[in-house]
Amino acid sequence: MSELEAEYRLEYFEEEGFHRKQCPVTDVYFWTRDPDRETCGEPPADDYSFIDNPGFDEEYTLEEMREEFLSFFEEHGHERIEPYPVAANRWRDDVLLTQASVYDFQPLVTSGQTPPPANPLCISQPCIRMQDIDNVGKTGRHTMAFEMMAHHAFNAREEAGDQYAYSGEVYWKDETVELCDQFFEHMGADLEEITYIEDPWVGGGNAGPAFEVLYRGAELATLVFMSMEQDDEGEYEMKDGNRYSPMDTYIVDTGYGLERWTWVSQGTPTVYEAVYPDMIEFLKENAGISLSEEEEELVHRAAKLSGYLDIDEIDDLTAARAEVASELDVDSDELTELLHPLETIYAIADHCRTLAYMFGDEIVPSNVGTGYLARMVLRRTKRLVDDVGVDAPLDELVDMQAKRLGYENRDTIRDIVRTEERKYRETLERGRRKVEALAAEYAEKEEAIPVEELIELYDSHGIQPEMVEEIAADAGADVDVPDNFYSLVAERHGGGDASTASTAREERLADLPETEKLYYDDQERTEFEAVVLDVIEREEGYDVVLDQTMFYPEGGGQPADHGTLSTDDTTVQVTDVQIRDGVVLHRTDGNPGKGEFVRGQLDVERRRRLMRHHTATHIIGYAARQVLGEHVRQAGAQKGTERSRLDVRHYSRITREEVKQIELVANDLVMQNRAVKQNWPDRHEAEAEHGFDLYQAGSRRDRTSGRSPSTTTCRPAAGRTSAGPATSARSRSSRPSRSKTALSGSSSPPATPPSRRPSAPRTRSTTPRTCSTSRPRTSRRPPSGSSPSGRSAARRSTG
RNA sequence: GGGCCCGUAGCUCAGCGGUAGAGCACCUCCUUUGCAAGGAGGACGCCCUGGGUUCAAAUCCCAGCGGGUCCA
Repeated sequence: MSELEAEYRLEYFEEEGFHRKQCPVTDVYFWTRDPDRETCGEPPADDYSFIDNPGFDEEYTLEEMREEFLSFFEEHGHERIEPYPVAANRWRDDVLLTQASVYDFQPLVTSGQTPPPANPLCISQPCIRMQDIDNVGKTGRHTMAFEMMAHHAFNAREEAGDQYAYSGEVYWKDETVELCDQFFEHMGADLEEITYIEDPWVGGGNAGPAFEVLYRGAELATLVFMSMEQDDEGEYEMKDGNRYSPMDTYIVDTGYGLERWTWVSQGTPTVYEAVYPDMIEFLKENAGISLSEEEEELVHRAAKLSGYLDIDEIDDLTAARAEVASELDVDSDELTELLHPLETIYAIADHCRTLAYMFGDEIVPSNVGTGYLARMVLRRTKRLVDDVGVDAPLDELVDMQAKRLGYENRDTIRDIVRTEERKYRETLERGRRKVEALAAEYAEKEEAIPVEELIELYDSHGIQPEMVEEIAADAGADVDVPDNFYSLVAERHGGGDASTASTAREERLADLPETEKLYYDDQERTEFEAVVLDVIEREEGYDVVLDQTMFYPEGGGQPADHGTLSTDDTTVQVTDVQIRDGVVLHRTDGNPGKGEFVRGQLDVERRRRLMRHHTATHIIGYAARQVLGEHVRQAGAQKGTERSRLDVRHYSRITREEVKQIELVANDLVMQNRAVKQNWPDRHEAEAEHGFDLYQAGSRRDRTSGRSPSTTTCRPAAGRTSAGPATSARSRSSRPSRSKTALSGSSSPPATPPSRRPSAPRTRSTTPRTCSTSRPRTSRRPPSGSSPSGRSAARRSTG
């Protein structure tokens, strides 16, 4: 880490007369203007000194603080960017939720493959961090939902030329720290009190020097200078034990916690009171919590002390509570009794905001992915609400937050919450009946309910062992819950060890170059010529690898093309096509011969049918969105030549009437006979125009080319535009999603099968792409060509 | 994305190779002035769908659809 020391010696620090010191409490190195300062400013070295002593000139609400930050940076040369959804898995597949503003620009912008929407830019990005869920409400400062205000600058080294989507330096460390200082000054902070702690940052394969910016005991900003990538030969060893070397791109990644800044401006005992004053008030009243002046005072003092409980020592929370109690000279249990309802209320407010973000950004509760997380948060919230005796309906509470956050799909949000609440209630009832039956059975046998049953109840039916104990007690049955219950459950899941032993066939594939995919270039072509690079014998038939192919492999629920490969001597049937790491495998009934020159011929009729079904599924998806709401997304699809199926995510069962309505809208669209176009815009342009629906369909972009495996899209531009704002990124301003498409008076259109849709001329606005048969897999370079601005990054996932 | 559980009468569920059962609800009658009343009788099932195994499938196997749940 000390290797980075030079990285922190900024000219700006020099000019401003900063001193570098080491904290005697935490051992970290930090920079300060105050020559007499000894400690770094971070708890436990320093206390929260802003409580009852606000750190800025004025008090700010959440909304005011956000605006203050954004307009300040706008005035200092940054372009304001609309926030991205909290569901980060809508544009990247390595994470579920947005946890930082930089998530918006990973991995394509940070790697230089595609340009940022603006440079430099500022943003206030809603984020959700589930990892602190147990701390929420208790520590006075943890929230699950928060906004990360940030300014970012994307730089590329001059030597790198123009091989990245941006070039040159916008600004780097000195300017970043200066901007940070200026913003503090603008807010009326005392610059003497600010400390910049050296804290190298590592994450997601990247690293760089970073500062934590402390003011009055609160960490108010983190300034990260992302400039290195993991490299075993690298010259820097970072705290994760890996080695890193400098990258060609280097990025200013800052984070200013909106809630913390608001809190410090108000100096309230907890962050929640500063951020959700109205809701806290409402909840207190509703739950009938009213404190005497004396109690109020006590709570106030206790909150100040619990403000710096160590976040990492959750186990010690009760011990810490006891310590606080003794410091206040009150009974520990009494204090807990007093604080517990308040903590619950804080958590409810925070969780409701989390839910508002999730449902507002069109996450639909389910058993997978972000939907599962949303479900867990909702159930937890429901338990808290019942626990503390708030009798307002949950959908109303979530709506309070949704309203404040400015979402316009609030009716849908409420509908989702009510539906989920009902399902949860049903699950609990079902569980109760099941446990009662089981308890009666074992009570009769005079045996304890075995652990196996408990695991089954929890794993398959969601019934906590505590609940089993409770119900069983009433039925007179015994239960023994082992201490390691949850690890027993985990064990049950852990069984499958994926065989990592790569087969000889896979090794052979690894040596082959990626197949050039001609099907992206011209969908009308049905014949091509290629060289047989390898032929791998299978149990039945062969896998033929070519240098290039028109054969479209199975993927995204679409079956593979069929056809033939012919040499002068022989013709083999292609009956299946698969893709492995960019290598296309043609399953054939015969061996065309390695090194042979072959002509490929597609089964044209089959291809046409598949294309029509492909387009048709998009039409259905669009229609479903019109009828059911903007939150509707494709969950999966199975296309065929005779029939196709589209699965969509929705929060309740689709009724017969809704299906009918979807058919009407879809058929109407078909009858309009629109053109299907294909183009390859820059990523942010595509997002701006179409929103994050771009990435739905669950189809992964082709890993190596960065392009989508599909080539058509049936999002008729006019249809989208007329349907209101298209971008989900702006769903905060989108219309209520329940509206149905009004069909003009025409009597129900004839049920034209989508496959009869006349094949519209397909145009491409992109310039021809130069081909290279062996594009290096790890290259960050965009493919060379006349459109170097990251065309490859435009991931038009429509499969 | 993976694991597991479940689709049987209107509802809740049992049955788990040999022609479909219980409780509640429903209908009829009797009894009874009650808090989920008591008695007698009765009606109600493509046992989710499609394949397979079998002399025989609600039951076993495979696939699909639907619902639930846990985990990442």
